[in-house]
Amino acid sequence: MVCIEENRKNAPCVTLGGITDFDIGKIFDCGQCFRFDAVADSSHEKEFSGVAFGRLISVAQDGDTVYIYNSTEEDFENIWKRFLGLDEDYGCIAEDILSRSSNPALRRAVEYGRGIRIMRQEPWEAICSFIISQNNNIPRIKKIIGALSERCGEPISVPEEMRGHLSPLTVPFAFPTPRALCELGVDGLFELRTGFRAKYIYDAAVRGVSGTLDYAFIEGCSDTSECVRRLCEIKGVGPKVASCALLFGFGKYDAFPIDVWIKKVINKYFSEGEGEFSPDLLGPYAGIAQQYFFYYERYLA
DNA sequence: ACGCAGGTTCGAT
DNA sequence: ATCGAACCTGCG
Repeated sequence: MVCIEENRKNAPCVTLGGITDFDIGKIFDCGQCFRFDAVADSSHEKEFSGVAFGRLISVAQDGDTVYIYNSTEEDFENIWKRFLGLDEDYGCIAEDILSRSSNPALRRAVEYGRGIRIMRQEPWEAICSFIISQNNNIPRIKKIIGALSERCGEPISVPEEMRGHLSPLTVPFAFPTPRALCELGVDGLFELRTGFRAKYIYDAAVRGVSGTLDYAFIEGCSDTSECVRRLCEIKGVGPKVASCALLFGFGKYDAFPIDVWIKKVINKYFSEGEGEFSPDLLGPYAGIAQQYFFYYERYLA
C-alpha cells in the first residue's frame, strides 16, 4: 500500500535485482575509493553516498537487490555500471584467480573478500587521490579530497529528494579538474593541508593540463608495466601509486599495487616455494587477487 | 599524549 | 645500485 504522494517525493532510482558477488560495504570500505561514505540513517541494510563523474548518487543494498539513487537508467548504463564493476562476472574472475595457484591463503582471501568489486573511477581523480594517499590515513585522505573538491570543484545540485540518502561527509562538488588545481598552485594546495604532497599534486595537474600525461596511450596500452613507467614520470608517483591508479582508475586488472599489507602477505604466504613471488603467477586478474589479499590481511583479525 | 599512516624522494654510502 | 631518513598533518 504505497501512497502516490510519497512516491513522488522519492529520488529517481535504478533498481537491480539478483546481484551476486556484490557487497557495497566491502566495495566502499576496502580503501579503493575516497569519496563515498556510509549513510547513517538509511532505510536499507547498507547505503553509501558520494560523488563521481560530476554527479551525486547514493548506492543502497538489501541482500541481492541494489538501488542507485539519483541516477537515470541512462547514467547507470553509461557510468555507474562500470564504476561499480557491475559489467564483470566476478564468479568467473574468482575462478580464474583460483585456477592459477593452489595457495591456501589465496583461497581463504577470495572467500573472505567475496563481494568486493574493483571500481572504475575517473583516471585523473584516481591518480590524484592515490598521490594524496601516500604515507597518510584514510580519514585524512578523504578530508583532503573533500576540501579540494569544495574549494575548486564544480558545485553539484542536491535534489530535495536526496535528503535521507546522504552522508554528512558527502560534499556536493565534483573532483577538481587539473586546470583548477593548477590555478590553486603549490601554495594553495599546501594551505589545504596536503603537506609535502602539494608539489606532487601540482606536478600531476601541470602534466594534466599540458597533455604530458597522455591518457589515451595508457588507456590503449596493454603492457601494464609500461603504463606504470609512464605514470611514474609524475613527481610523487611511484610504483604503488601508479598501480593503484591503473587498477582503480583505468581498469587494468593486472596492475598489482604492493603496499605494506601486501608485503606482509607475500612474506607470510609466499615465502617458501622456489623462486621469488611474482604477480604474474596470479594471471590477468592479479590486481583483483591483490585486493582480495589486501582486504583479508587488513580487515580480518 | 605521541606514534603512525595503503610511499616517494633525496642524499649518503 | 642499495639503504635509510625525512616528509606534512591530524587521527586513534
